[in-house]
Amino acid sequence: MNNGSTALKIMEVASELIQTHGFHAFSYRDLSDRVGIKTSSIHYHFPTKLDLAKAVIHHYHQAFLDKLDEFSKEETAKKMLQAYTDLFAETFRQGKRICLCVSLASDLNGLPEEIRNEISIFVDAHEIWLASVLKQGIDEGGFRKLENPRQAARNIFYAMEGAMLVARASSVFFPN
Amino acid sequence: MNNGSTALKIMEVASELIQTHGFHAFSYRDLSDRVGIKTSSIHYHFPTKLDLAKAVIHHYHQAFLDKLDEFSKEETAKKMLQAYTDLFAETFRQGKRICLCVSLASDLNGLPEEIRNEISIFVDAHEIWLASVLKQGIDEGGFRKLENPRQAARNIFYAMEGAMLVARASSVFFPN
DNA sequence: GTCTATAAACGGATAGAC
DNA sequence: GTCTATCCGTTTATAGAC
Repeated sequence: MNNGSTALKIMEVASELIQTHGFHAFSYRDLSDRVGIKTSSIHYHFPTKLDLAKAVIHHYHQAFLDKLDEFSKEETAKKMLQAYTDLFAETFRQGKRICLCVSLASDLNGLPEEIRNEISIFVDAHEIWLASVLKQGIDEGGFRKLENPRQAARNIFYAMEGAMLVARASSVFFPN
Repeated sequence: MNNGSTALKIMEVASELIQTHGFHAFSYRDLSDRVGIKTSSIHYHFPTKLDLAKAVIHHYHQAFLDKLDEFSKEETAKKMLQAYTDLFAETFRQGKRICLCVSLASDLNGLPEEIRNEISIFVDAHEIWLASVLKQGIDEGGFRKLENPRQAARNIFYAMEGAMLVARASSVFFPN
């Protein structure tokens, strides 16, 4: 396992496949086809599928934190929230990709504790950031006062994640 | 494929496994272990895994509609909504089971069109029922007037589905 | 680092006896 | 309706040449 460009490409493709099909629904062969190297070469970079999963979670968790830092540079909490929701919308537009952590959450019961903990931290990071943005917005006066900003943050997060899954399935949004 | 009690037991176990682990994460062998008959006997009832999936969706879609009818007998819209959300909470308490249709929605891209349509109808049924309850609640005066009850119904549904997935992953709800 | 070749286990599925 | 036995493609993973 290393951080060279081949390893990076494998992680990118793996993330896409997890987000569109789920962890249990893609194989090293699928990766091989898309990355353009043999499955054995992928094993060189990521000995087991769980090693790959760990690397993907870690990499995209970091990238996500960087994005949140970027969003935090917006002038108002309202714009920060808009940037956050835009990210979800943009991601979903790419072949109905859902949030990596939620895709993994749906497969959580079949994953080892080690991975579960990483996903848990990833999920919590969303809520913590959202709660801080809500608090800032209330202070700024852009948002109305909330009894429980932390719970409101959770509700926004639930709705974002649920919306993507439902949008994928509902004929209302994607009629044939 | 028939509707005898063995077929029913297989469907129950299959539904549980789909809800807890996902469609791609369980095998006929898993069913065999839990139901107590050989995999070949399961194939007698459901020739292919997709036949099984179709039967499970159909069965639980019907059972769900029956539940909604039951909920609709409550005196007020508020109580109907409470009964609905209680059902989700109760389901989740059973080994972190999530809604069948959302579990399948997360695996949707790897399923054939035939199944996707069934899931889509299942998902839409939630929203339609919720919207009608909201409208009734507004008429009764129990709910405050909403600009767009249909959209509000969707938002409730998104939050319910998202909450279960997030709850499964978040350390806030299930600390180790 | 990537390849060929291959092992070993697992997956869905079928044939045929009882 | 259930069983044993088996087929065959796929999957994860390894050994060893280049």
